[in-house]
Amino acid sequence: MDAMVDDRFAETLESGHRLAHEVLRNYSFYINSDVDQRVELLRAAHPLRVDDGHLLLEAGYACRDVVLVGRGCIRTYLAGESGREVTLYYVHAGESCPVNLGAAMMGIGAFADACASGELVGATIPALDFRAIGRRNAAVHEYAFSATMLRFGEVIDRVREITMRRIDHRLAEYLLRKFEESEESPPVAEVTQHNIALDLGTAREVVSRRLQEFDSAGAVKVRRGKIILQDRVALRRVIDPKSAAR
Amino acid sequence: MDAMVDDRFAETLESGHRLAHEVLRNYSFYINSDVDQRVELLRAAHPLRVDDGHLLLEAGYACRDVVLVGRGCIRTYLAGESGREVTLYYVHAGESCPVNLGAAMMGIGAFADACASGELVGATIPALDFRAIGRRNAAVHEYAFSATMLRFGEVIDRVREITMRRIDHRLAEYLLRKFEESEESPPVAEVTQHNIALDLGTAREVVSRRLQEFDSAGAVKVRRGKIILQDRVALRRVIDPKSAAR
DNA sequence: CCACCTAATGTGACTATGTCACTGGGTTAT
DNA sequence: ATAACCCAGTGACATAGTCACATTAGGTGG
Repeated sequence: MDAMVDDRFAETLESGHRLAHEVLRNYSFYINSDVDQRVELLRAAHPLRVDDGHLLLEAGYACRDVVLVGRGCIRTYLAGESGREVTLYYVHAGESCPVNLGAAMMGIGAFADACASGELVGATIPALDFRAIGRRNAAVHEYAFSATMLRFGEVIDRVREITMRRIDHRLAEYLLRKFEESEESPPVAEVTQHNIALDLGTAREVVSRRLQEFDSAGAVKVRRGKIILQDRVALRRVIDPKSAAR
Repeated sequence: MDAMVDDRFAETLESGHRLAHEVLRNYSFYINSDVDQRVELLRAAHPLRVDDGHLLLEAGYACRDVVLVGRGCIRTYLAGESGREVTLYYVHAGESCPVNLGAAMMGIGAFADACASGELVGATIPALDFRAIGRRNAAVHEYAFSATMLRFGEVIDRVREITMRRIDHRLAEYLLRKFEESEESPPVAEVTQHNIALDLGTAREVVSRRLQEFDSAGAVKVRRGKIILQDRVALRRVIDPKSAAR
């Protein structure tokens, strides 16, 4: 279904379904479905809008809906009783969270926690409906499988980082990625040290100390709630002392 | 297909296929397939027999076959350049390794390494054949999805252990599990400290020191290549100082 | 049976990371 | 303004991983 046909399709929808359409159009299985299958998905979907931090999954607890993301993102993480956390991955528009899929579709407890990271707009589809649809729609289970597999790879990469790499390397890489997303110049990463620690699975104090090193090396400036890039090459040098150029 | 019919089915097979049948009968998707689908699977299967330590998957490299386990097991792990390793999971008869499935079916590089742990007898099915079969056989892709999802949960549990739990707790738990498998009395875990370290993702020296603690606490006796259980309750107390009983 | 070899284990010193308790500066709500 | 919080910095300590060796238990060939 090409873009023009897609637009005409959208015009035929009543307002409730149009909202769901806006979310679902981010998903390949929806784009690759024919009109009947789309309508089936739209009918099953319920709008979702929650605030930052809203808990969507809790480790060990079942979950009756599949969540689809339209705007904002979901953070899936492990939480220890001490308050420490490790982020497993972020789920953006058009992506899905296998912990959610697994809990919903297999009726088992979630493997991890998940919450909205920022305001989240999306849709939910009751697990039973999603399963039923998936049985008839190859695009849906193809999607579920490959999405799960790709996240699997992401999580394994996370294990590799946690067990094999030094915290300063991981922090430098984390910052470089944040700076890429920044539109300012010099680039700014607007994130608290506490949140960095949660993402990396370390302690805030550790982040504080490593950042100070980076600061005194002239790589960044550390400010309240943000880090400002000063010298990208110096930061790269943390990760790889030799070929820091690019 | 019940057991008697199953036996009659096996008798109809030529010897090459009978070997594959012995392996495949461990798998639910095979058991749940009809005769035509079974024959299709058998025809695609090639016998596999490799020695302990044989490398089956290498991180980053593609892989053209799906491996099925009949006897022995596969260890999937991450390897660092320093020689340190972390075991992600073991794959036993009737199970499968999503890292293998993913690499084979999605044509991407493997996320991790995998090797035979002990002598391995099984079968391989070329990825292309497996995919083609899966498209027509619901039991196959159902299996691939749920197997992947369950391992996903296992790997996430591994992340939780690595990041949230003390090494002595993890070691005690590891030993208790090994002792469960032992048939001797007192139970004996026949494993080197080096291999324990690879499984837990720590250093051999750390294992050595923690074991000495357990030994002087009277929980176990440490011997060359094996650990002998002395006091199960004492070992449980390492994990949970209070309710060590059961 | 003994000499020798090797894998397995033990050890000390050191580095890296995580924990705990507390300080102090800034922000925000009342 | 002031209390209550959030954010960051700090020292002391605990835990875990690294490195370089020493020691020892078993196996093997003579």
